[in-house]
Amino acid sequence: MQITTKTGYAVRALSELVLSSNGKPVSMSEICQKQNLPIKYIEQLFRKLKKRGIVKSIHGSRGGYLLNKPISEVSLKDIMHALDDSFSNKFCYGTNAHSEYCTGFPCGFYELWDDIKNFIEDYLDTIKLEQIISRLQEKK
Amino acid sequence: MQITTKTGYAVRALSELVLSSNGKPVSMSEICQKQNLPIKYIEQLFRKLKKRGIVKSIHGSRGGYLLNKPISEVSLKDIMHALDDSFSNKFCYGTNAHSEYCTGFPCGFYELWDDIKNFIEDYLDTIKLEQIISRLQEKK
DNA sequence: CCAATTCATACCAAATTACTATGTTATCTC
DNA sequence: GAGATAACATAGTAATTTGGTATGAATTGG
Repeated sequence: MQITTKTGYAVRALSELVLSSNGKPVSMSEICQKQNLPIKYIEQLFRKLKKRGIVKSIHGSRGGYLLNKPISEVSLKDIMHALDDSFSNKFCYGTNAHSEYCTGFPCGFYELWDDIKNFIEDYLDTIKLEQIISRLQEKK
Repeated sequence: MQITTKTGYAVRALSELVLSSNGKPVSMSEICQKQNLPIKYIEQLFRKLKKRGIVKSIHGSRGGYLLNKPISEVSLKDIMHALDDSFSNKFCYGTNAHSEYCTGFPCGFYELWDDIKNFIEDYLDTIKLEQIISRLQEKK
């Protein structure tokens, strides 16, 4: 659930992709050069984004990446979830944590953490790539 | 910003403290025994909570800890902040991150991360120990 | 065929996390 | 005032995560 360097990198790279592409695929090297990002690392991230359908790719020379959805339909939650499979489960320390809470108290903690998780996830889902890019363009 | 085992431990220990205390100090060993928590670790956490004024302590025999504020005035944000000094700064990867965002784009990312951080922090600040304990008692 | 590009895997150093170990200091009780 | 009880302090440590790098294979356009 944390917003790490990884998330930041992905958002920057995706934004660059959107802004550099005119319907044509944009190569990793172009994205990473413009954004000064570690290419081999971003490649890994984009493979995950592809698996989740956020991005599609074209092989070979003149190939590269394309966004696979409208920018209004890609949220920060989508991106974070794509980058980290256990995104949701991980938020509140571990998957088998439920039983842990139940020592000493009647079990009320699990639901608390779950409510918090859901609240924050819902919020992150409202933040779309569209808005992120608008912000950047306002700055020009 | 992540809710880790550490946060969970602290919340459980604080809840136990509140419920076990009747104006009298509760010792670490009692708290940790009832909650099955690693005492030396929780001691460290409570020292931090004390520094932030969430808890106060009484030395010596018959000593222990007491909550230093009404349960309606201790929030999850307070606790997390006490446990981790760089709580806020850490949320969006690093303190000197600002300059990083500005390669390739006019700088719009910093404000985005900052808005998100503030939103989530404000939310965590609405969750008070009072509500957490009410939840537990409903479960009885 | 060749160059450009994505795809895949394995490794790695540094940081973080969740502890444990080993004490020291302060205070109450007797 | 001696001894027990508790908080306080610091250093070390194993496991995990993070943010990469290294190396190379697979795919496609010209």
